[in-house]
Amino acid sequence: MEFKEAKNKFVQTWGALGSQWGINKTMAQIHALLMVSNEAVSMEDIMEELQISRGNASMNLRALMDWGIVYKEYKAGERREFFTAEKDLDELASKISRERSKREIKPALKILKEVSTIEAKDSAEEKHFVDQTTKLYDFVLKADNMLDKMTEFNENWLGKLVLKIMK
Amino acid sequence: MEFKEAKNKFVQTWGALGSQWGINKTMAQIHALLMVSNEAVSMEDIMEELQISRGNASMNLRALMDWGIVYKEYKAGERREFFTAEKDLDELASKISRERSKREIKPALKILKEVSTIEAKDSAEEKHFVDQTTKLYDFVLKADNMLDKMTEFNENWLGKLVLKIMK
DNA sequence: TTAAACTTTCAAAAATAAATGAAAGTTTAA
DNA sequence: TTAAACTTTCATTTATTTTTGAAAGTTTAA
Repeated sequence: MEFKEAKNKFVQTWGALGSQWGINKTMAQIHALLMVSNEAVSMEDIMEELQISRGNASMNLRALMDWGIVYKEYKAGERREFFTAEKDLDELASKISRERSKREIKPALKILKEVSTIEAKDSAEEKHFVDQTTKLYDFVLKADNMLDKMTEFNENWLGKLVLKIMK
Repeated sequence: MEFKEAKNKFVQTWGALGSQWGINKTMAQIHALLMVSNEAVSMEDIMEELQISRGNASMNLRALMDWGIVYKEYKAGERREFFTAEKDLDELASKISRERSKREIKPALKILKEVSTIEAKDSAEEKHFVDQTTKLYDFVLKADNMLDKMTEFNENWLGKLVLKIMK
């Protein structure tokens, strides 16, 4: 396999993976492209390489910057803007999980809290509902915390220990 | 908030959360409904409660069973089939992560392996590509293993210890 | 200033994903 | 058997999401 083919395959795969996880395909593809580029890329080049429109490129770059995983870069003497991706994978994972937590998990937890604290009269049905949603609240909270803290441990002794034992 | 309202809110929220994570809304809603039901539910009742068609109910129940998180149940003297959800949350998480790993992560890893092992000539560009995709491969592999092993630790001493320290 | 070079916005179009429902298939009781 | 009771399938329709592209907006060099 030659370089160009490999690069394309990577971008396509990353895009497909993204859309299976609720991230739009183009956004994931742009991110993939920037990840494997050794230097900042202009919007024009992104459009060209992914065969997408200006508007699409612009909106998804904006979204990636909102997620904090793509940065604008200015080159001396250049009018255009260039873009780079966060390339440190621990940092990337940390930012993604922080954003998803903020945007999706936290609001869901709020609702779970609400519905799990209704007054559960006496029917078995209602009791089960309260019981199950309470468990779910605790579980999601725990999972969210773990994800949140996970990256802090990535390169340190405890993380390594845990990984070792987990093997 | 009264029971019915709370139940509905829960089902809607779970559905929305699902679709943000690449699981179709109805599938997530059916799962939510079964999760908080203290007894097995017939297809008829699911259709009624979620206001969906027979075909939709059938296909999504099938998908949920393929994921191994919903079971068919037969009641003595009843012709119809009834459905229940996996209610043990650790088990649920374990099954979901196993399935996603099998369906999405593993194939992606295969591609990552492929593209990261091209011969990297001498250009900085190609070297960077190989370097970055190799790192990504290692990272995804590690993350996949962690998820895989995580649930094994959920209720045991080490898991608790790690969680405690993580706080 | 101003006009060229560039980016963003957003209504409309296109693409994709999900849902419907009727026909086909299956199971079971009689 | 067979017919009633139920489930599954899948071509078509509907809904949702994404993309386009032209107009509006912004920035900067002269």
